[in-house]
Amino acid sequence: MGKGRAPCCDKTKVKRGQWSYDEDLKLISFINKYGHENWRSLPEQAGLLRCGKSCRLRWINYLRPDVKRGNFSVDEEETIIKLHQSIGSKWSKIASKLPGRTDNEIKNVWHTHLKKRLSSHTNLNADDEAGTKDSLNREETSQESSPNASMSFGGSKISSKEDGVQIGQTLQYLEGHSEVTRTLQEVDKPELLEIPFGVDPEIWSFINGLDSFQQPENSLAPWAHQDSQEDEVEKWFKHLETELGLEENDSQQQQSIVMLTKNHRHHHLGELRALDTPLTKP
DNA sequence: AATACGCACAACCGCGAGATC
DNA sequence: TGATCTCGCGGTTGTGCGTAT
Repeated sequence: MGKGRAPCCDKTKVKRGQWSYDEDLKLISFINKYGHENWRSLPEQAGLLRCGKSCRLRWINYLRPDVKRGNFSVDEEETIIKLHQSIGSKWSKIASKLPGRTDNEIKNVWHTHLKKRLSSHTNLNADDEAGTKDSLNREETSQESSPNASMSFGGSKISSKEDGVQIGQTLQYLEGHSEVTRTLQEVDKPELLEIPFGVDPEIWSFINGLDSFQQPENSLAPWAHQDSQEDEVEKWFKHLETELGLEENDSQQQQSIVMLTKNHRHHHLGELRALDTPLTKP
């Protein structure tokens, strides 16, 4: 390569740091519509002031629909330890053995938990039990304390009541963002070639699988009391479409919203909690 | 109540490899 | 064939939050 590395982007012209709600929405909407054939050009096409690498990382580590969030199970931790012993810090290889987990996430877990545990095993000659207990304790605690524990698009674990509540809360959050419609329109660029991007059926199985979608008595979303849970979800979408001006039946945009809804639970929980204005019934 | 500290995790950075021109 | 581009990887940093003092 010889002449030195050209910077991947002009760092004075790109935004850095935490991703905003609006940026996530743009990225998800764009990728849903057009895919991600070229990360370098994607930010410009999607109207994002971000480096392509940053977009890629955000998508892979956080926004991708099949990314599994929440604490690692004991099995997963054991797998990481074993694989690390055999192949070393090949995080992407290890990640490939753990569906839904990203290399970045595994790397973080390794550095924050597993490495310490292993070194304490070595130094203190601790038995296996300690580590197992540690994992179990963390799992137990996480189920109580972590708001997004056990959350997964990948098709399995969906947390219970709180998800339903949070969907309501997230809707409030969305309602507070009038630019949502504009954002969706911005990424709907007719000049771009449409790339087929199938709707992941698991998204809809997730929606249909919201078997604990219940509102508490003092719910922030009183309109959500319905005869059946499916109806609740259906009406939630209808309401969302109405609020966002998406009257037409655009399943891809629905998918984007669902993805964003879930993904932003964690990061914008603080904002969601801050919202205490009751919804108006549609 | 205020401050310091440690932890967890998202995001950034630089590099290597493969693809393309 | 070599220069350039793009992607993906692994290491590191920055920041927010919870806990201890």
